[in-house]
Amino acid sequence: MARADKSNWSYAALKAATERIPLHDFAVPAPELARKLLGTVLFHEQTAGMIVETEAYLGTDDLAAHSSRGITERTKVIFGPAGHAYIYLIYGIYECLNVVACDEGTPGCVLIRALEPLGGLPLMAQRRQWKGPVKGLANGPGKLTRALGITREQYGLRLDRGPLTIRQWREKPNFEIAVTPRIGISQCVDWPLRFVIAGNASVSK
DNA sequence: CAATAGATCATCT
DNA sequence: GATGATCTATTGC
Repeated sequence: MARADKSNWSYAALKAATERIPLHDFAVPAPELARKLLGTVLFHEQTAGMIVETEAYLGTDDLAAHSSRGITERTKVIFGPAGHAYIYLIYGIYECLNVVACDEGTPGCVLIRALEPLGGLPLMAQRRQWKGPVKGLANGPGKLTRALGITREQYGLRLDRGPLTIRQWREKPNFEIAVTPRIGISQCVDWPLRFVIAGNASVSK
């Protein structure tokens, strides 16, 4: 992971070292997409970070998933085409970013839980009012959205291109994936649907 | 260190 | 009217 170890890239160099992910590649079951998104890079507003922690949320059987209650004004995007952004407000304070999985009509999404900051670190720190170590800049779902300036204004945006995008390295990094139960839920607590890059310092606590 | 309380509001019952 | 896919500050050992 020599490439990913280099932090504070210029935004342009990071764009050049990565390539677009076809929208079609997102249309897989949520657990599979959760694995695929590890090691990819999320870009927004002159800041970027590598995804190091994800959680899969399934369809109707997964009572921890917002989509298990059916289509509502908030959850409708989860039932739409894959590769789009599901963003919601949690605890009245923080925004959480999800990537829609599965084919259109089938619910499923992946919560982005942590990033390793790569580009635009000063701006990320400023948005977060953060003076601690870089690894604490975006090591949580509410922290990463704030660090990258992501809000519900980006709800429903496609992520293969445009202002909020996820790209993959042209040279794929090599890493081990660890699987654990999901965090912060009260239903389906034991399901092994949380995926992390083993040993990465920016994984949440 | 670990445990706990508080912030704060859109969504759903 | 209750709750929540969180985070920070504070208290107490």
